[in-house]
Amino acid sequence: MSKIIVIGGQTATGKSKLAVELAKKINGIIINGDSMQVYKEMNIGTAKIKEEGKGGISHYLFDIVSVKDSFSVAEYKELATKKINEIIEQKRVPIIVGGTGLYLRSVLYDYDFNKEIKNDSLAKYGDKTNQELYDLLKKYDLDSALQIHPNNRKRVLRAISIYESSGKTKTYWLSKQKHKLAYDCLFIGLTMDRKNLYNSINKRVDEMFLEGLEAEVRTIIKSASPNSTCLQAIGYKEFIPYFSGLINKEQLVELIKKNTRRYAKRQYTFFNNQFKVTWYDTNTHSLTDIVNKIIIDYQGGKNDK
RNA sequence: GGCUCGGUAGCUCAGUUGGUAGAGCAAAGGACUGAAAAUCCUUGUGUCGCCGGUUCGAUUCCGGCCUGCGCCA
Repeated sequence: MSKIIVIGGQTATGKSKLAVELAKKINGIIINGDSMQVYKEMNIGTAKIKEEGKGGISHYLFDIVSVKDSFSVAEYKELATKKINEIIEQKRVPIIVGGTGLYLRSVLYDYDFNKEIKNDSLAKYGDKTNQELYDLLKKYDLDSALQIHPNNRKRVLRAISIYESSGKTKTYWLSKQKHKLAYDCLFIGLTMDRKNLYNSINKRVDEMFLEGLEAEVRTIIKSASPNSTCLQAIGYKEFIPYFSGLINKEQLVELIKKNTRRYAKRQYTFFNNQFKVTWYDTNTHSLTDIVNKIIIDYQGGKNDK
């Protein structure tokens, strides 16, 4: 089995840069693993790597859709899987880098985004309470219901719609999967201690404003369709109350920083508990140091979970 | 200097007719299979400003002190 490298972890810790340095050393090719960097119009707010930062390394699955389009894990998994297999065929090393845990998991495991399953019968339940929906799900698929909290309306609705569109339960579809890694993966997680991480986040948000975040967001809000997933991105959605005068500039900046900090926390939880990660603190280790350590691991044993 | 109202969790404040306290926000931890930068769950011990007094017992009542806002000089 060919080995692929996954670089995940917290935002603002230097994932993109590490990926480039590593790729240079091991003939790697980079694949995006971030749910927002797929949008070509979103650059500053997603901290997307700039052309001059790429160091001649190929970067795939960045800028592949417009803010006018809808996009989700299902499309991502299909594209990423294809790309990984191509790269492996070329005898090169795929390096997936990004902070979206679900996207990474969906490609690395045999998640099944079956065409039979649709997600578009949800509108009819708009006026139901959470409890009513939950009771309905209990009738359809008790096992799933027991694993979803009644207040988690989004997940309850999805499980309902799986059953209603395919005639089979979510539990059934999950039972068809192997729940094993599809590739031999080396998981790298980047982090920093809380204090430094928060400093890094705050600094980066300030820089985004200096680079012209506000203008970028204005353009995107104009062209994005109202239900586009891109409008839930941190650093973008917070502008909506700002543009309508509900909060001032200072509050806007603080809100973005706060949401980013919380996001970084969730990222740590996800990576640490869903993957067998080797963590590196990018505040106490130099980039070359980390690259060298990864190469030793890469050439050494396997890293399955 | 005088008067008034305050000083309780990191912040804003409730509250205890005397039996050592609780909300919101912040924060921390967790879940995660077609919105995932999304969505959801869990977690509240703090010299109740300081020193005395009354009391079996004071954060609560009384006195003094410190301190903040406001008003008056």
